[in-house]
Amino acid sequence: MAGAPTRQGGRITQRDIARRAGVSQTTVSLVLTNNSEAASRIAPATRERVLQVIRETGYVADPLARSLLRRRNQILGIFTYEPVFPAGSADFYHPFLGGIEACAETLGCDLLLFTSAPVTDGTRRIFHENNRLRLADGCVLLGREIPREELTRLVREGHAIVSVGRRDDVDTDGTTPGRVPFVGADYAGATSELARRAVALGHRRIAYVGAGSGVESAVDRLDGLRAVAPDTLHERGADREPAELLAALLAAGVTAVFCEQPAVAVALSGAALARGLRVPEDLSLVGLGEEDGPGTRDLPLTRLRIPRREMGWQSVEVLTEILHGTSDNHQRLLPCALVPGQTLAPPRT
Amino acid sequence: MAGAPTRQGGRITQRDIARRAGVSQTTVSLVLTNNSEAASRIAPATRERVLQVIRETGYVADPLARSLLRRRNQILGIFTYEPVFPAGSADFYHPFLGGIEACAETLGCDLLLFTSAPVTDGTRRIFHENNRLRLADGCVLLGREIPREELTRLVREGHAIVSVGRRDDVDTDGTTPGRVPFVGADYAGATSELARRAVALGHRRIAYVGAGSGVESAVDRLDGLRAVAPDTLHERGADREPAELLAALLAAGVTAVFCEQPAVAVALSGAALARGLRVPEDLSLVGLGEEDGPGTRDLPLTRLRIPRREMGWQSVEVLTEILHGTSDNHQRLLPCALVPGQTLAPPRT
DNA sequence: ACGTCGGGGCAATACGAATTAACGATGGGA
DNA sequence: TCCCATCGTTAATTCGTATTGCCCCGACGT
Repeated sequence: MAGAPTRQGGRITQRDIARRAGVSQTTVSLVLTNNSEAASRIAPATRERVLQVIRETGYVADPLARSLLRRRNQILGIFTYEPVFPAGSADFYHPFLGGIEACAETLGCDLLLFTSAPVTDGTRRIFHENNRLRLADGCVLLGREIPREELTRLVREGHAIVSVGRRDDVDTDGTTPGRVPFVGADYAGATSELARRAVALGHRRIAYVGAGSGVESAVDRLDGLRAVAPDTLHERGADREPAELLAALLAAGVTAVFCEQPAVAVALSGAALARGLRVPEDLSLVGLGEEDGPGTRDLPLTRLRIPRREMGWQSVEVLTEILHGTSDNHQRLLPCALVPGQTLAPPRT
Repeated sequence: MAGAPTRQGGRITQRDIARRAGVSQTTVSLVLTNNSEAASRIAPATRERVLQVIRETGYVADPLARSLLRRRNQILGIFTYEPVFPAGSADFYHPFLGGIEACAETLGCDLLLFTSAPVTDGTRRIFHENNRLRLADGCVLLGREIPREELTRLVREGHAIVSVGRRDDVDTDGTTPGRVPFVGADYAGATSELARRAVALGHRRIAYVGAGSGVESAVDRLDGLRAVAPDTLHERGADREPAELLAALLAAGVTAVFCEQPAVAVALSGAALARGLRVPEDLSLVGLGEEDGPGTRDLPLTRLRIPRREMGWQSVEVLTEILHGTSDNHQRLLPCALVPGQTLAPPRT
């Protein structure tokens, strides 16, 4: 009974160890925190006796009690405004998470997914009664769109956060702009580069299909395109019949279409084929995203590649910078790689 | 200054709220824990005053301190013996995680990924000094192979765990077998069913290619096949030249090959084609796994489908059963669906 | 007028580990 | 012999919240 290593109901504590070893709880704690100072103050015999009991019982310190005392929890939170692991095959988040995980591992941090956040009005919300944000030292925010008021509150209350994806400044106290820490993809730069190539190939009438507004990433793409081709035609793409959309584009004399979503490019490609047009001979298509949808694998789309894994990794880096107070610029924009593909070619003269 | 909602360095506590509202910390706590009993003890006016301060400051209770007092943390752990988010495109874990996440969400639990566990000798280990297992109420174990000694210790120490994938009993105290809670796929049953179909089609000489030993899932598959076709030929498949392996199989008169890994089936298919044989007319191929590799998407392989998402979901269910003490059978085996495919046909007569 | 009852609030304590201050015992030097 | 330093250990306190028990005060009954 005395040496039984099993523990039935109640968790085993340092007091239990102390009782068994015939010392005080403090001594047990001192043995565990193997400091050079503390270590010297414990007699080797006592130390060994305590360690023996610890080994027998398999005791490990309760991280909760420890965290309550220290400042840091060694936990990084991940908050997503959509399910982290979507049921659909198309998995956009995965590379981000892979990078986050890899970096967290080097730091010795655990990752906490805030799945407890309730869904209100269709989206998860961080702030609710008894939100568990404080379980983590800092938090990585993932999601195409982050509700403005949540982001504002996060920044204003001084939480250690970093957004994956660029975010506009938020309004905190009405005077100084609230800069949101982020690691984003340089959509604007990449889109500009693609536009320059299109122009170099001879395209004079370029269209942008997609929202082009609202979310920062959409705004950046359209801005990047317009910086090179100011007279870009802007068409919304969602919920439109591909054939009808294509007709509108052709009627406007468009020779190259920049699609916010690759899926739209695929749809346009299909519509073009149905109309007897060939891609890219008769129409060039460019994809400005990396979300895969049905058919995106079959079309060798000229597109940009988002450094998702790298973004995840660096977001954790920025988070640690914030936590440690090192550096003062918590905004990073990473370059996108360009996938040449085969859908961007000189226009038919 | 009095109503400033900002908090600079120190976290805001109930004592701060109490001070502002001119009440005691106890009162604040009572207001927050909105019990019918506690509520009656607070005058409506006081209650409203406290709530007002809470609203102004944006205070939320520290989940850590709360968890220290209560038994439950509302956190479920996920431990994987490989990276949770592998860099490769083939993502085997994803559906499991999706199921786990979905179920955890219904429970209002957060998910903790034990990325802090250090890698020793090539694999992560749960048990190390200052392991953080106790951060979670229970833990889901994910991974093809779980080190025997870790599993044994987990069961012996009575941790609330559940393995995704069937696990053999472990030896705890030498007398009663230590049953490992799990939610597994019924590899044996599914393989038997596939074998019955092969036999019904006329196959008399069937081969099993793969380890067939070691990991439970491999053992189960071979067992399932042998239950129907006792004289199954067993060949190891890893690290063998497909052409050489194929030759050995054909020399033995094999007409149907059950492959532990779909990738091996793809390789064999290629080797058969190179030899002028057709699949399935000259050789039937069956895949016994769902791991995708290069080429697996192109071959319409007859295979089994592992209910991964469902396994993830149910593993969390089992975990809650363990935590709440309901039910006494913590082992579930879920049926696998069969993907008909086009690589299993009657043998050439 | 005095005892009682109950509503309303607070002090005290616990949770588990870390840290500081302090205590007793021993030994050495003057 | 006395004092002080050193060593080994312990009591007390801290983190932030929840809970138990108790106290105070006003109202009511006799």
